[in-house]
Amino acid sequence: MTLPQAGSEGVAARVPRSIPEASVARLAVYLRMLGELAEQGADTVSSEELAAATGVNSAKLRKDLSYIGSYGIRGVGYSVSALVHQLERALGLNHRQAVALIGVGNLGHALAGYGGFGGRGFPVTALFDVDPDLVGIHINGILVEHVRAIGDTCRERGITIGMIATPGPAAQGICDMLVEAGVRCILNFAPVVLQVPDEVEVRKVDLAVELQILAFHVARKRLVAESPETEASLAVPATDVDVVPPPDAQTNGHPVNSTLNGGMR
Amino acid sequence: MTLPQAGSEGVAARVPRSIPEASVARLAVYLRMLGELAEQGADTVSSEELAAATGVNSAKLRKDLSYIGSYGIRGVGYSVSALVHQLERALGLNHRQAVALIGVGNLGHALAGYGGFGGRGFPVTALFDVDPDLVGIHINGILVEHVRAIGDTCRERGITIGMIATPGPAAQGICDMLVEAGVRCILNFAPVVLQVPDEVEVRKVDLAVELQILAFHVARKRLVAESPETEASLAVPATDVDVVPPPDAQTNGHPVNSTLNGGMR
DNA sequence: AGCCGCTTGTGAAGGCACGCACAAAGTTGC
DNA sequence: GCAACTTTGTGCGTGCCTTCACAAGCGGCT
Ligand SMILES: NC(=O)c1ccc[n+]([C@@H]2O[C@H](COP(=O)([O-])OP(=O)(O)OC[C@H]3O[C@@H](n4cnc5c(N)ncnc54)[C@H](O)[C@@H]3O)[C@@H](O)[C@H]2O)c1
Ligand SMILES: NC(=O)c1ccc[n+]([C@@H]2O[C@H](COP(=O)([O-])OP(=O)(O)OC[C@H]3O[C@@H](n4cnc5c(N)ncnc54)[C@H](O)[C@@H]3O)[C@@H](O)[C@H]2O)c1
Repeated sequence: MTLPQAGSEGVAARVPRSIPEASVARLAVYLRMLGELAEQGADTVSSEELAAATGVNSAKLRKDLSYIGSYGIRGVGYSVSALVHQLERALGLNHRQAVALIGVGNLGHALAGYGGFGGRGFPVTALFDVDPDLVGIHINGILVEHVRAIGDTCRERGITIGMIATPGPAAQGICDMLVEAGVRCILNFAPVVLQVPDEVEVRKVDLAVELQILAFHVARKRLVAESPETEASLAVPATDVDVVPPPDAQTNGHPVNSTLNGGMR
Repeated sequence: MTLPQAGSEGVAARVPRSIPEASVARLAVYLRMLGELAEQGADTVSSEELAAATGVNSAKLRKDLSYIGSYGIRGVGYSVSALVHQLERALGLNHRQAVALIGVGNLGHALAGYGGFGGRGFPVTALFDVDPDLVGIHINGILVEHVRAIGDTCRERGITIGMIATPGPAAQGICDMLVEAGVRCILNFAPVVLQVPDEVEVRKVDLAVELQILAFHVARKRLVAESPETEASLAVPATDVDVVPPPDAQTNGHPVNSTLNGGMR
């Protein structure tokens, strides 16, 4: 719509065009499913089939795919192998992305030992920690180095992605070192909000937040289940400015134990 | 404005009113930050401060908070303790949510041993696996049971959330068992799309997808860096309706080797 | 007591994303 | 070679989310 921005033939035919972030995430899912289908010997898939397998609307899937070009065959579907190839190109998987992992504790060990990354084009090629017991050991054949080596090692090995699995308080410092070393993409597992320059992309994996979103749904389901009729009153806009009447909560001091888990860490 | 559309609008006094999902996720982040602020002895915060600390727009933050009620004081800000209390109420954290974890492998071990969940109101109270070497051991004081006990144990302990950390192929089966046992919220770490009834909420943590999104940005940055100006032309709606002219793509058969890493795991 | 400055809460507007529905384009069968 | 069928690619309406901008409300200062 807004910007068709004709595919400039001059520059390579790649034309990444701006793909909506939401679509990028789904494209990655399609790609994985296509890999499985290829293993099962599938030659072609229709948008309907692929959509069902990945749990999305088929129109949305087609629109997603349309962002990377027109590689389907009307009346038939998509060639699995061709689509895999195009998706890899569009997602930037034709260049290997070397990954560094900082913080080799409980979570870091699991991540370092996980074969699913390297197998998909994201080899973990550098490990860092500060614990003297960890520095020097090998995990999955990779040496754990001291964090002070981050700058040199990342530059040497052309690290493009950093994964931070240190305790929260250490994360910002590590982040700064990575940025300093030229790393422009960071995946953060620590429960803190990282401050970075504009050109650096940060994604956060926050499991506690995931659980809280689920908990919210549990609570909602419970309320809906308890109160028989929850509709109708919706249409009453005016009358009530009645704010929440919870008698207890008065502006500040609240009665019950303030720290249900208030000062958790 | 058009039609109310039976949106499940809350009513009860507690007024959970339907909070946008995106806001729920941020509310959880605000809550954590507020916990830290409380530790540091902060009494009140302004939306501007909290927004800066959590990396969001302050107007968005205020709107998010407005979904749970009006607990701010104009000219001053928000009482930290009161806001914490209200957020916990709104997010359903006044009820403890017992969590079950299925699959105690590399990742599962890290999750089971993580104190950050229990400390936030999500105690992991049940562990399951099929590996005979694991069934029977204790992790963090929790017994690992065989998956065949999922139904009984979940019902007994009032499990409301299930976390799946098994290999992909086993995930759907485990999911079915959880649903059967009455679990209505699932956090899935396996790289598969789970099929569940409508009333069950599934969230997926997919690290490979996270990396691919980052890789996409790496690729985009690279292209932008290489070609002098790829933006700007944005404002050229010019040749509107012209269909996509990607010259190369010939409708079907594509030349190159289809399987760059097509059949990866 | 009254004014002033600060901060909240929200109306309104813009943008993005979703999903329907359909024309275009290709295949298969006769 | 033509008709019927299948499936893609996308224009378009709808609703959600974000962001701006400002009136209203509150505390502090004089
Ligand atoms: N374990 C989980 O399941 C889990 C779940 C969600 C979030 N997290 C988060 O992931 C992070 C890591 O969790 P964990 O359970 O592995 O913790 P952990 O304590 O087991 O591991 C942390 C590791 O980081 C290292 N470290 C500490 N300071 C460092 C520094 N300045 N530079 C480099 N390394 C440093 C430590 O030596 C240790 O090896 C934490 O922020 C945690 O909140 C973990
Ligand atoms: N380790 C990581 O860092 C990581 C990262 C991203 C995704 N994942 C995904 O998380 C899942 C677990 O990864 P992992 O590295 O812990 O694997 P793992 O092989 O170390 O652990 C899997 C565990 O599940 C158990 N299991 C197997 N089948 C089971 C069944 N039917 N019921 C119950 N338990 C069963 C196994 O006994 C094992 O203990 C995988 O789906 C993996 O793709 C892991």
